Amino acid sequence: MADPLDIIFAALADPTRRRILAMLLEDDMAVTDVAEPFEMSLAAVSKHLGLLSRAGLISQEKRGRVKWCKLEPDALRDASVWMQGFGQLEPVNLDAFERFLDTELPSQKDP
Amino acid sequence: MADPLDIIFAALADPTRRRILAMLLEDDMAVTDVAEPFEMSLAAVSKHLGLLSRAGLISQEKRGRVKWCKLEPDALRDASVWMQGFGQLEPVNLDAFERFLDTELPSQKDP
DNA sequence: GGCATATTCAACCGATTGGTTGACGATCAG
DNA sequence: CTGATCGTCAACCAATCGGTTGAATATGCC
Repeated sequence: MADPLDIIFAALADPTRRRILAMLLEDDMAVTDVAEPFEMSLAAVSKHLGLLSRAGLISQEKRGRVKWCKLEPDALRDASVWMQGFGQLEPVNLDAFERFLDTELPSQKDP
Repeated sequence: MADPLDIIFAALADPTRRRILAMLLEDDMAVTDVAEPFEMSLAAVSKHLGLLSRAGLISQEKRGRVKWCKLEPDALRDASVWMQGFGQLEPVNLDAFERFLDTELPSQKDP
C-alpha cells in the first residue's frame, strides 16, 4: 500500500478539496481564511487540509498562532504525468518524448 | 454533487483500478482476463470495472457471453485538463514520467 | 494574569468502499 | 438437453470518509 498516487488521487476526488486547491492557487492562506467561504465547521476544513498535506499537495507552516497553507504543485505534477501515459503516447516512444522535451522545455521562461 | 471529476479521481485513487487501466492500455480485454492476475474474486474485479465504466474511463461491450473492456482516454483527459489549470507547473516532468514507466508498464510485459 | 483568537483533538454518526461468498441468468459446446 | 463458462447480483462485513460537536492547546494582546 501507501502508493503516493493513491493518496493524491483520493485527495483530488473531493470537490471541497479541489476548491481549496484552486483558492491556494491565487495566494497562500491561513486555515481560518481557507475555511471562511465553506458552509462547514472549521474542524472539517482543517481535516481536509490535513489530508491535502499528507498527499503532498499543500504544505503548512505555522507562524505565530497562524498556520499558513501553500500549494505544492509537485504532487499534482506526479499525478498529471501518470495520466499523460494514457494519452497520445503509444506503447511508449521515449525517444520522441525526449525530443519533445528538448524542444518544448526551453520555452518555459515566459510570463 | 455528481461532478464528473469526483468520480474520475475517485476511480483513479485505487491501485487495482490503475493497474487495470494500464493493462487495457495495451489491449482490449475480457472481464475474466482482466481479473486473472489479481488475487481477488472475479466479482471484486467486476465491481472495479463497473466503477471505471461509470467514471467513463473504460467502455464495456458484450459480445456473446464475453464482455470486452476498452480504455476510454477522454475522461482521463478531462481530469488532466483540470490539473493543467494549476499549471505554472511545467507540462512534463521527466523523472516522474520515467517512474511511471518503471512502475506501471513492465508489470504486464510477459510474452 | 486574563481573555480572545487560531487550530487541532477526540468521540461520535451515517454513508460509502473494497472485499467476500453463494446464488443466479446468459451463452456456448457436445 | 446437459454441463461448463462468463459475468453480475445480493447480502454481508470491516474499514474509511466526511461531517458534527465539545474540549483542549497554543499563541497574541492588554
